[in-house]
This record gives sequence, C-alpha cells and structure tokens, in this order.
Amino acid sequence: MKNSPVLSPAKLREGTTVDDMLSILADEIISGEIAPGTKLDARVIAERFAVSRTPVREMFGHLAAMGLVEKRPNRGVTVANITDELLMAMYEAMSELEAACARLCALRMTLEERQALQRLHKEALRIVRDGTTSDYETSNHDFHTHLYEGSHSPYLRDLALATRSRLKPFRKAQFRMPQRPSLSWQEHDAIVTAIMEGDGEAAARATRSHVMQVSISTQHYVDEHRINANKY
Amino acid sequence: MKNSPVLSPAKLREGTTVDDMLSILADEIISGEIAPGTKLDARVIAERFAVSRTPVREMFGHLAAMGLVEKRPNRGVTVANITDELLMAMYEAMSELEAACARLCALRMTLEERQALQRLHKEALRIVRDGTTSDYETSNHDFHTHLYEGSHSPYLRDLALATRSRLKPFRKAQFRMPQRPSLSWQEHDAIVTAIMEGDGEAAARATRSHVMQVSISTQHYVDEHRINANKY
DNA sequence: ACAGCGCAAAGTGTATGCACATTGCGCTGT
DNA sequence: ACAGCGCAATGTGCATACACTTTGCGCTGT
Repeated sequence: MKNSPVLSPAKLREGTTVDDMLSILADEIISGEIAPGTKLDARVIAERFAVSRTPVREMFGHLAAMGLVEKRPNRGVTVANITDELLMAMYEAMSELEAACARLCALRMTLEERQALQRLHKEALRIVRDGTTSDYETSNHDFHTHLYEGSHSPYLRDLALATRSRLKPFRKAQFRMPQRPSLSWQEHDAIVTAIMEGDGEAAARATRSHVMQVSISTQHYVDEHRINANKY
Repeated sequence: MKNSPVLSPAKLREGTTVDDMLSILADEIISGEIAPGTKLDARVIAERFAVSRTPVREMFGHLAAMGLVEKRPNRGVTVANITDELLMAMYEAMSELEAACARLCALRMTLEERQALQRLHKEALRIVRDGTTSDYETSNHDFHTHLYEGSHSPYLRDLALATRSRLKPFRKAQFRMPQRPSLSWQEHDAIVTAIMEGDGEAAARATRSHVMQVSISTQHYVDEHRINANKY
C-alpha cells in the first residue's frame, strides 16, 4: 500500500507509530498472550498494524533492548522467556536501587524535599482511608519517584526509572489484596521516618524490605494468572 | 547504488555491517573526535560507510540506547554532552551498584566463590609487586566481575556490567598514578575481609568508597586531557 | 524599516523492491 | 529403501523512492 494521504487522512504523523506498536506488543508478550519462544514474523506484524516492515524492524530493536525478545542474525526474533526467577531478580535489583536512593535521600534531601515527601505521605494516609485503590497507586508512584529524585543522583534515578518501567506490566495488581495499601503505607512510614532522622542505613533497610514485599504480592498475582497465559 | 553482486563481491553478508559502524561511531563520540552537540546527518554517515540510510538509522537506535546520542522526532540525532557532572553521577551509581553486589556477596557467596575471590586477591598482591600496570588492570577487572557474579542476582549483575561498559572509555588511565595499584589492593583487601566475615554492611561501605576513589582518579585524568578534546 | 506570513530547501520517517541466508522437502544415486 | 545432495520456498537485511515535517530566508504589508 502506498503512502496515500487519502487512505490515512486523520492519523498522519501522529508521531507515535512505533511507540504504539511497541507498547501493545510489549504488553502482549508480558501478559503471555504471545507465548515465549514464539517466532515473530515481521511481515505478519506489519500487516496487523497496517504499516510496512521498516518501522516493525525498528520496534524489534526496542523490544530486544527491553529484553523481551531475542534477535539472531538472519534468524528473526523470538519471544524471550521471562521466568519467575528473572522476575524475582529484577525485583531484587529494584529493591537495591531504591534502597540506594533512600540512603542518599536521608543524607542529601533539601528541607523543601523533606517537607514535600512528608506532605505526600500524609496525603497518602487520607487516600488509604477514603480513596480508591487506583488513587493509592498514583500516590504510591509519586512517593517512589520522590525517592529517586531526592537521591540527587541522576544516573541512579534513571536506572531506577528504567527498571520500574520494565517491571510496570507485572505490577498491575500489586494492590489487589485489600489490606495491601494500608500495609504499604506503614512501610512507607518507616522509610519517611528514617529519612527525616537522616539515618541512611535504616532508610535503605526499610526500602529494601518494602520493595521485596511488593515483589511477593506481585508473585502471587503472576502465579494465579499463569493458567490463563496458556490459552493461546 | 543497487545491491549489485559485482560491485560488492567480497564483503557480502559479513554479518556485522551495523555492529562495525556502531563500534566505530561510539569510539569517535567517546574519544571526543565528534564534539558533543554535533548533529549527525544520516545521509553523510551512510555515504561514509557506503551503505544506505536504513542500517544507519538502526545504528542510531543503538547509540541512543547507549546514551551517546539524543534522538528527537523529526529533528535527527545529536551527540550527547557527557558533562563532568553526569560522569560523576555515573560513577556514583556504579559505586551503589557494586556496593549492593558486595553486600549480597557477603550474605550469599558459596564457599567455592569465597575461596576463588581470595585466590584472585592473593594473586593480585603478587601482580602489584611484580607485574605491569596492564596486568593489574586485568586482575582488577576480574575481581569486580567476581563481585557481580557473587551477588547471585542476575539483573543486578547485568546493570553493573552495562554501567561499567558505559564507563569503560573513561577508565583508561585510572592506574596512571604509580601508587594507585597498591592503594587499590588495600581497598580490595577491606572488601574481601568484610565479605569473608559475612558483614554485608561493611562490605557495602568498603566497596562504595573504593569505587569513588576510582572515580576521583579518573576525574583527574579527564581534567588533564580535556584540552586535547577540543582539537577537532 | 520591521514584523509576520509563506514558500522552498533540507532532512526525517515509512513503503516497497531486490539480493542473499536459511530451511525443509523431493529427487537421485547407491 | 535410505542417505545425501540440491533446489525451491520462506523470510531477513539493505537500497531506494517518496511523503511529510521542519527550518531558514525572502517577500509583502503596514
């Protein structure tokens, strides 16, 4: 199909052709809709999204960089097998990254940043009582982002953001358990207290164990849904 | 130019078209031959390597993933400016990653791994006395690799390896100072002792300060050589 | 004379075609 | 009949063409 302006009048240069495919494919791989080991045919994907093989190939590069697929020369790409072990390893690395951030937060946060963190944390308590789970997810997201920023270590922050983004698809249901927001808030409280007291080691310990708690919640979710992953 | 078999008889499918360009361009950016902020014209690069823009674009994606260039939609790619601040931030992140590895080493290393680490460390002492600087560099490299592996945390190890590889070009002269290998060995000694005693926190502290020492040595090197970076 | 619009030149992003690598199946020879 | 070679079918990787976006410069209007 030619690049006809008539056939694609509205969506021209929406600027996200590749990104759209990327997030959709990434979700499908992670959710298990596309089974590990499956060979991805560039032509089929191209037809499905009504684009040519060129942007598909570019997207394959991104998927490979994210570790979701494996590329071999002249052999195409195959869906990587994200095992439970690797998932746990990613959470463990996440907990170490966040612990490092928290430790630096305790040492380096400015007065304004400490006050902002406390405000956020108090507001979260209100949300635990009155708000929805989705509200708490947003608040939780902000809380952790503040830890990354408060470390005043841009590269460490980027590593944390990148790893969180890779884990994002697996975190969907971390607050499914009704008591989880409340427990999460208590764990945050220990982190905030340690940071306020300037106790870096305590902040690191509290953050490590908090993130590993999240990991455990997520693991339960993955276990329960693995059955569904084989229906394709 | 067509894909004529006559015009390119020997180099057909050598299998590394993109990788070759990638490593060459990466070196040129890192060494400063291509100044930060320079806009990379896909067409010019394509002509230089006698290929089309398609593989060049793919390479741009890799360079962007490595953080060496910045891609903006419809604006092309520009060479990223690796400032001293960012370099320090990368070393700081490196020190946190290695500290996390060392802490886990203290808790998790098997007997075999502990013995291997000690052997390596003893051998390094001999090299400090009798060997060349280059020998010590190799030995040092192995020592740190053992720390990554000993963490038994594959993703954390990968983050450490990736960050080390990004820092590699800047580490060239970390052992220029004649007393540096000896000091480095003493710092390693503190790390090994802490790991052997199973004291995770002490191992983390010792490793953090060791890597930051390396950072300082490197910084001196960068300062002294910045003059030469502007000759292009 | 200066501000603002508009056009043209330059350059990015995608489509499509072609050359080569890989793989599986049939055909031939023993 | 079975082993091994070879060819054809499938699919990757690069080249080239074209559509669209950006940007700089000149021209017009006030």
